[in-house]
Amino acid sequence: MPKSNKTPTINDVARLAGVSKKTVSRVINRSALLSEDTRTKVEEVIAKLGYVPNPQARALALRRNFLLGLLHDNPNAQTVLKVQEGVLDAIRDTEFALVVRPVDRHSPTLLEDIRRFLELQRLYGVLILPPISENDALAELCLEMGCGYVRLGSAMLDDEEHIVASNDREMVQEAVKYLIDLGHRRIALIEGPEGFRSALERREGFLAAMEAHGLPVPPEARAQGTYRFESGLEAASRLLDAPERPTAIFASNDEMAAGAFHAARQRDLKIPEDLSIIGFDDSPVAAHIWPPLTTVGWPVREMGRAAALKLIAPGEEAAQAFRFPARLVQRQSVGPPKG
Amino acid sequence: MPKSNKTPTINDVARLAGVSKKTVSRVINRSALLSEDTRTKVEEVIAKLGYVPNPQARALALRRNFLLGLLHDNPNAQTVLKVQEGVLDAIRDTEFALVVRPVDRHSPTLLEDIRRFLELQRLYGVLILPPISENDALAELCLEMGCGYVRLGSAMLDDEEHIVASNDREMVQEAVKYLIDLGHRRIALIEGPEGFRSALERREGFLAAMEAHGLPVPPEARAQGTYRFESGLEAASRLLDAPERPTAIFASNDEMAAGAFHAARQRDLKIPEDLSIIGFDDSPVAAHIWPPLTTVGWPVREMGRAAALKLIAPGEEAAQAFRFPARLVQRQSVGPPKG
DNA sequence: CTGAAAGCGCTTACAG
DNA sequence: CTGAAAGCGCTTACAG
Repeated sequence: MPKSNKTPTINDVARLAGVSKKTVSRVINRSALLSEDTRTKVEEVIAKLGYVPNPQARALALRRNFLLGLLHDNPNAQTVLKVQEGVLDAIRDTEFALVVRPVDRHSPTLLEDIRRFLELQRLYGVLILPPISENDALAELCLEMGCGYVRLGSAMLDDEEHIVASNDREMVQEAVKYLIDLGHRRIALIEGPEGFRSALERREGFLAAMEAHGLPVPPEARAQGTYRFESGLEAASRLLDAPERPTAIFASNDEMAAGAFHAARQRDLKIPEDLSIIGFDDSPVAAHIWPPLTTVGWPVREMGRAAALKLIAPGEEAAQAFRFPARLVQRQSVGPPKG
Repeated sequence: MPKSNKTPTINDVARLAGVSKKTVSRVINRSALLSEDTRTKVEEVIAKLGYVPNPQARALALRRNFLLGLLHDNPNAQTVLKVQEGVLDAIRDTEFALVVRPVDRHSPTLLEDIRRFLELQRLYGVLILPPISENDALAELCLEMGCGYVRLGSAMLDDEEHIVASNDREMVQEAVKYLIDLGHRRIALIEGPEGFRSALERREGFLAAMEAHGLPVPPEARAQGTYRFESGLEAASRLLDAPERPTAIFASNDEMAAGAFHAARQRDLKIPEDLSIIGFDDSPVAAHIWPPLTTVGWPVREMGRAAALKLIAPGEEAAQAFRFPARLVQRQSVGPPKG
């Protein structure tokens, strides 16, 4: 009998099953070289005892922890949290746990810090959120450290096994086409910050739609923001004070769209009568501002789940997915132009 | 010489310092029984080698991991993320890492799930966010499992070493007094959901302020919500359609306040001219709706940091703090009543 | 297909 | 104040 007051160990299982520890270890690790009989026998004992391998011991022996890491530079609280939920969906009822690691992408010691972190924690793998997912040096660091990684991004930044991507460019193109189909001609763009791949993808989607319909995009119809609310307010202010006021604005994220709402309000412009606005992200603020914002939503939670599966169960079918289409969420901030 | 291509272990340190492993272990663990000479000598070797104790090995030997857990039932994405940042502030440059564990407080297997989680991961300690921080059975489970815990809450739910609390009741009382001082008399309350301690605290603060000024709170001046946006919209709709319309509303959180904004808008009520609104949380939506919402903000990040310190460095001064005052953030959703 | 021995890198009584 | 031995619960070559 195993000592009854303690959680059972591999030794208890081995003794009761009449095999060696090594054999038990083989069934835990699903080794192929095992007779069906032995496997069944051991599995029965495992079930009877309620044995669960100790992750700390495995970590020490394997020099690898059963921890998934989430590396991010807080693009947006809702996004980070939804990814966390997705990862949890994937690791539920496994021995894996999720470790979070916010970082500062402007820190000069970013890579060193992460290297130390990976070295110390010996993570099984990491998920990297945008915008730091666009940092190729970081991906290489993971490779070098023998740490699995999957990047979340707005485009195919890496091989299929290392990326889970939305189709920002395509969706923005579609969203802008929707405005054009409603009759809008003077459509302005609030871009995201330089150096963000998502900002580039969304801008290119915007420009492609305009070009496809032969619509000009003069410099005064473009303004750059930082993805923050205030920058959206400023950018929209400039756009709306131009001599030829746009009848619609595409803002590269919801926060900036919310800022654009304020700019419109300050000028007594009614949304959508005087000005249509489309955002991107489908964050909670989109539904909570007035009028509710039409926006592009991407399946953040599903992407988090798929990314985690790529790391822990690369064989499974769900882990093969790498493309996750966004979709247009129609609410009430868009209408046909006046007149 | 230690093998130069590997990270140094305790053996390398012991050999170079000319002491036993045990002695090195003593300086790592800051044992008191050590001669100054020995300690200095060992510390020098540690510094020279850049030695860092392997957390996996320590975890196995100590039967305790160097992981802090964050248990939450997503009260609000921003809050969860700010707490995470606070915890990171506390564990930066330590061997600790942060593991997150979203749970479903309505799950019938909640406690069992958490028990298995604690058993498996052998966490050093957990931080528990509201509302599940109000679950006494959960706190007891932690105690029983030998897992440290600290609760975040809106009131003193536990001993000083196990709680980090804001002063919701007091602050709401102050916020309502502010409305009264401006001349409001008919002030309505949108309560949070039953069973939430924060909802109770905020309600009591509201009622105390009204009572202190001899103002009645008829049933039609109170409505209950769920802390979600939609419930705020519904609750405010009822309040605003009452025969004696209130001139001000205190909503027990910002999301419901945002819902109240929509209700006002639907009735062509101008904020703050026709209706003043105060929320609670100072979440991002507060600054992004129009007009910007006056609200009560609490120091979430600081509380997260303090809670983590209580777990990992209970001796330190910063770890002694347990009361964290909220404050009124004045923006533009409040004004004197008309006429 | 299975096992005995050694090892992962620490800490814990127990001596002295 | 310091050390030798055993142990935490697994896995890894190496045999057979």
